[in-house]
Amino acid sequence: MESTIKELINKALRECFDMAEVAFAVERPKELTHGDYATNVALVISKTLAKNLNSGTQDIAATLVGYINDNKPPEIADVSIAGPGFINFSLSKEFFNMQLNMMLEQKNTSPITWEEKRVMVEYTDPNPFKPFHIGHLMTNAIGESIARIITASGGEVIRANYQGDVGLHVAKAIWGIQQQSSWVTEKQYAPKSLLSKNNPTYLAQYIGDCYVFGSEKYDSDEGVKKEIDIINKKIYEKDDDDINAIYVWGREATLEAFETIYRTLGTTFDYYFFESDMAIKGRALVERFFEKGVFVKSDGAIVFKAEEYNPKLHTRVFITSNDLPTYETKELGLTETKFEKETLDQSIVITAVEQKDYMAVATEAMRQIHPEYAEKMKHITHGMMRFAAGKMSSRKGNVITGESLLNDAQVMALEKMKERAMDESVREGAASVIGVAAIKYAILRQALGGDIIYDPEQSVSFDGDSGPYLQYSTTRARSVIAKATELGIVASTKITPPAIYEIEKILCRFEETVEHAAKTLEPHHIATFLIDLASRFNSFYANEIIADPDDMYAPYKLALTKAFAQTMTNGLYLLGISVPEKM
RNA sequence: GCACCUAUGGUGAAAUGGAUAUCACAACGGUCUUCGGAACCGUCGUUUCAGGUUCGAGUCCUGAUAGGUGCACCA
Repeated sequence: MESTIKELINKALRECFDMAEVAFAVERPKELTHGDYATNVALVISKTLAKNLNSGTQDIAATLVGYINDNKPPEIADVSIAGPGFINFSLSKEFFNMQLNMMLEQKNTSPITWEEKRVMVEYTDPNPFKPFHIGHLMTNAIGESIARIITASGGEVIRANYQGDVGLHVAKAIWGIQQQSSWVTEKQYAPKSLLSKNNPTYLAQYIGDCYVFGSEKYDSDEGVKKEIDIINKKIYEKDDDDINAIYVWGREATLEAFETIYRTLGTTFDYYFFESDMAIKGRALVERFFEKGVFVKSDGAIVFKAEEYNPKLHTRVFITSNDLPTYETKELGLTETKFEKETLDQSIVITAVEQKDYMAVATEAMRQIHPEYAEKMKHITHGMMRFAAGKMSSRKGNVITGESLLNDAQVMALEKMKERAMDESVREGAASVIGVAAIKYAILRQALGGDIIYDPEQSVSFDGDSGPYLQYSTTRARSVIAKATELGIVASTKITPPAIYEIEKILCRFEETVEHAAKTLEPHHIATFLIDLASRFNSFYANEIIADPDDMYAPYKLALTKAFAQTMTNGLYLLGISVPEKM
């Protein structure tokens, strides 16, 4: 439709003013009262035309509107001038009727942004031996949504998860386990509620606490620091049986706990990459390109001087003076692995913003090694989840684990549903899905980049701008559909009410909202759209009786309700949120 | 110190350079309790400061102020 209008305006410009090749915009006005499309053509050309024609913006707009009115296609019902000279287009009832029919038949306009593109999306990236904290929850929610949006826009997505199974943090955890320290073993790991009764995260929590203990001692005790550094070296060398045994046991236990969380969150991965493998590959790359002069020795370490290629970057260590590969080196190995395993048009990595500079340096190093890969690397960063006081960190004690956050939200949902008559298993299933929605929506409703202030009160509150509000609106719509069907009403667009409802105008914008989100890789556009859509439906619902067999417009209203429920379900899916049958 | 990011009602957020800056929470007042009230309607109140570009700036540029992140052997 947008291109139709553009063509029409271009024709008008040629006919009325003998102009061609003018850059102007045809956009969706924010206010529905400003029509379905609007253009700033008159404002854009008035400066050059006004002198010659001795007329103002309003006159120019009037001339164009006159021409358009005489030549407009049937989809356009009305054209008018508004404000400082905008031309607003209102589409006809027939147009919306047709759109509604297409939605009911599930015919989507073809997505284009990622068509025929193969994209790997790496996200979540928790580390074995460390707690799965709410930062991982955040990365996961964003990554899953971006993956789904790219798929909806025609792309083929390969999901990857990169987990740090070697490194200093592992040494700290193993040292902590070796101590069997009383403060760790005496801690209670009893499940907090029924929801976590069969949750196998018990061991992971124990190991996480051992890690925190080891980490604190590492910073405060020189002797312990030395012991842990030795363990770190031994992990890479794999020649100490005791350490190997703890390592294998701890790695499996934490990975299994992560799988439990992934199931709750609705994520599956095609590839699991591990730092232990990437370290070997990365080291080989660094050594090869050390000989070519890309990497140099400095203070006993092997470094990459990124500032020589880009003044905004800085030097980073790739192989330590202890001869251990750093995260940077592993990143090189990881990137090469990704491109060797899959033919990719784009490789996207999602992490917290703290990794930004580090990733820029790693990418610059990659540009010297495989420039064709570096071209396709894209790093998307997000802000951090914060407490009211201070930053989330699993290195310190003040960590909120992903499990506990999910658990709190689910308990809250259960509490809200206790009045509803339904089976216990159904209730618990719904509570789980609602809790996930509360957290995911809190993360995805705002633009990436900014921090999210984690407020337990607000995050589990289900009022207004929240995931559960969206789910509730959808289940309520489904419930009316069931009621109407029971009454023998069949959805149809044959008999149309005299006015066009706002809800149908908004529904038509779903596809373009998805494309916008796909282009910018910003899920929050969809979240914003869904809130607007849901609140308009709730208005519609409050003002109109849908399931009324005596109402000649009931089939039309039912059709709208069906389209709404379908669109909400699709939109929520793109946010990684599913809708419970009942709630 | 250098680099990057951020600054929008009391609070949390939205807004491809467009029109009267949108939404939620909170507060206050109502609907109604008849298709599921986790609802609906109304009132209140906002672009950090100083310049600049533009027909038009929350958005772009310059400077200031405030906050955040990163800056070599952690990941």
